[in-house]
Amino acid sequence: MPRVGMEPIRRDALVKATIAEVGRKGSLDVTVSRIAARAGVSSGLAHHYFGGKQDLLFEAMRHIMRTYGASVRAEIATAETPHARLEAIIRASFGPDNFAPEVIAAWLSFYVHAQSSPGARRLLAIYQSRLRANLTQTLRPLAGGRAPDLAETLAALIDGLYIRQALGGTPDGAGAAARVIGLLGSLLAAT
Amino acid sequence: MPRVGMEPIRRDALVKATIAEVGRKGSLDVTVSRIAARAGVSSGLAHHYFGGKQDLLFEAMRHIMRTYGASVRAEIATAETPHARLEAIIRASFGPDNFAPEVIAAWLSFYVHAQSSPGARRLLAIYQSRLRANLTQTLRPLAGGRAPDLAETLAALIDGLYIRQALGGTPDGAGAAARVIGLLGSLLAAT
Amino acid sequence: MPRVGMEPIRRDALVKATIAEVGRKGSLDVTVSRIAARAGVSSGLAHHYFGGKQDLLFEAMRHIMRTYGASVRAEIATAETPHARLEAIIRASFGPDNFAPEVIAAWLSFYVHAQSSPGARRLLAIYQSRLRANLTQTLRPLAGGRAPDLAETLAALIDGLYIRQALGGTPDGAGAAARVIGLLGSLLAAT
Amino acid sequence: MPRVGMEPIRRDALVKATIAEVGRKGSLDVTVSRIAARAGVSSGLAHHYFGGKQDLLFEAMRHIMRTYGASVRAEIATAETPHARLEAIIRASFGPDNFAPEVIAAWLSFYVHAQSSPGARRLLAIYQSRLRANLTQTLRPLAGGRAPDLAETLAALIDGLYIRQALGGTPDGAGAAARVIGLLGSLLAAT
DNA sequence: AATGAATGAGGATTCATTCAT
DNA sequence: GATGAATGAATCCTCATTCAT
Repeated sequence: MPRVGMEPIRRDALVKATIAEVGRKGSLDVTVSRIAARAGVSSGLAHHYFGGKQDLLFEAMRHIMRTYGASVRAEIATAETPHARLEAIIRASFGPDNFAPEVIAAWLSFYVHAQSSPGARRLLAIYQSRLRANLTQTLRPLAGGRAPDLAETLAALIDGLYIRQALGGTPDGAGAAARVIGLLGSLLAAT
Repeated sequence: MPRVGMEPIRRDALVKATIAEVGRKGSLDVTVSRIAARAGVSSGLAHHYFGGKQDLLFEAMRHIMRTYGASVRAEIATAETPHARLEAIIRASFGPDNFAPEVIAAWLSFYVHAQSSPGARRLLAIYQSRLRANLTQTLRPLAGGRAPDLAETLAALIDGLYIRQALGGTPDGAGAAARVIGLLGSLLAAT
Repeated sequence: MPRVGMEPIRRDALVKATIAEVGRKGSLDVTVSRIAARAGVSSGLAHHYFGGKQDLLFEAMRHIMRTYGASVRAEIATAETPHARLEAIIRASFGPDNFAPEVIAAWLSFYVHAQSSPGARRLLAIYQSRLRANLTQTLRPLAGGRAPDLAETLAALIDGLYIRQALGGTPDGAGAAARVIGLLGSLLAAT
Repeated sequence: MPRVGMEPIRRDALVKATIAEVGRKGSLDVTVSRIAARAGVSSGLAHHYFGGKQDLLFEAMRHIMRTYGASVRAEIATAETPHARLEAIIRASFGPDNFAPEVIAAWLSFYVHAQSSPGARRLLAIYQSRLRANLTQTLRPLAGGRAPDLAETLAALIDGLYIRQALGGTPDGAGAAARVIGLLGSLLAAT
């Protein structure tokens, strides 16, 4: 039943269906047909709008990262001190939008996929460097020259907690955030 | 030209070829034929010895973990104080056998695969709980009741550094180990 | 923006776009969408006007043959002797309208298509018998009973030159015409 | 039912099935499955041995041309005078192996395909230049400087008769050969 | 009149797996 | 023990065609 102006709606539905399907399966080994069915359209339409499976996966990955970026910006907006800003970034990383089981599973799948896909790798590199820059800049007033080093440690810990939650059943975002924030305290306390 | 007693040799060659191929591709999307070719045998033989692709992948994963376990035991053997034991575990995690690019890539691939394969998940769970127990036990004399918590943080950081190295080009095992050891110092210093 | 009386314009544009696209590709493996795009309309419209791809191809084939027929009639109109009429037919066959690379390629594609499409085959048969009748009738005063035979040879040579030009890069209509006219001379000279 | 040493048998069967199928359909629009079925194997095997549909088609084309070349050489072997050699070439062109309806239809399909496939075009160019060289060289003692020109005319007529037979129902090889030989006579007779 | 959204059938291709030798 | 011939299921992708607007 064709109606005009459906493109953005379909694209969005397909991207979300992709994340859901990849997240549920925990792997990129999902068929376009399945994704399309979940989005309520035919497989042909997915190709029509995205060109191919790779492009669809790529857009899904981008969507996850955009969502993450938006979460960070939203949390940061209300923070006034550097320390509050750091906590905001951390909390955003483990907030419900980003730390849902399906999203984590999809994120991890894309992460691995980046090993073999230059496009995905580039996308991931952008996200990583933004996060690092964000952390470093915010740490500067608190840690001076140690800022880059601490940022790297924090980023690695965040990634590590993600991956561990991916396998660990029900994710505990609050606990994970608390752990990173606790570590941050220890690191800043150490001269 | 079949010879007697070839089984263990073939199995070993196939497992190593699997790790190499998965590592090189950065994905489990490798064909049995390719693996077999790399091992210098026919694809039929791979099935003959392992039953199927899944089993071959499973054995490869197990091989990685066994190798890791052996590294830890070897490093620990020479350590005499708790602190030295901790450092030994950490150093083993980032030693050349385990922190080679191919091995990291394969490890990460299996890690994700565990999301969708119960068998792989079980295997990974065993390794994870052993590592955690190892760390906790060793931390106990140094950190008392905080030991389990610190162990979890260390384990997460180790995983995080692994995953980050998987995407980051040439891995720096010594640097990664130093970072974890540094963090350990900070954590123990903080009351 | 639909306007009245657009039908003949659209039809003509679509037929010409079909010839152009088929000629450019050198094959009937062209999509309706591409043809429609070249004609500046939607693919739906092509179906609206022609019913389907087959019909569109059929009309394009017919267009080529009509154009050829018109060229022959135009050239013949100015000829006064039988010999001049023969040369006119030949020259028309290799004139710029019919011997352009795109048209040759399209013509050849349709020629082959006639092997599997009864409709196209019928169309081609009509064109062939007309050409043969035309040649035979004109040859009669010059060659008497040998006329049908000579006509067949001339027709075959013309087709052969077409097919050879289809593969040979830049077509040389004048050269091809000269070759046929030369052959005609030799044939008429031989008792 | 796998047996060893089947490769050449399968390859040959597949190539012949391709020609038969393309010839029957009069178009390259044939499915690999159909070809494979006609050859008595699965579609997968066709890919296994040829890599893909294009390669299979290419080999079929090559087979037709090799067969043609062999026919020419066989006929020529028994000819002793230049004129006999020319007739041999012509007769070979319309002999039963090459002038069977299926083969003609396949040949024509490949001819058109060469318009869009560089590989096929190259193959065809080789065959064409060999034929031309063969004709020219043989014509030299009979026609001197006119040899290249006559060769081109003969080649074009041969191609033209092929294409006309492709559409004309039951092919008449003897008649076609007689026509070309007759033309040859007229051409040589004309000063 | 015209669009473009949407479908779904069809086909090439890949690859794990089986099995006769 | 070892091979590689052979299969067929699975999946991506294309595209003619339909239809609501």
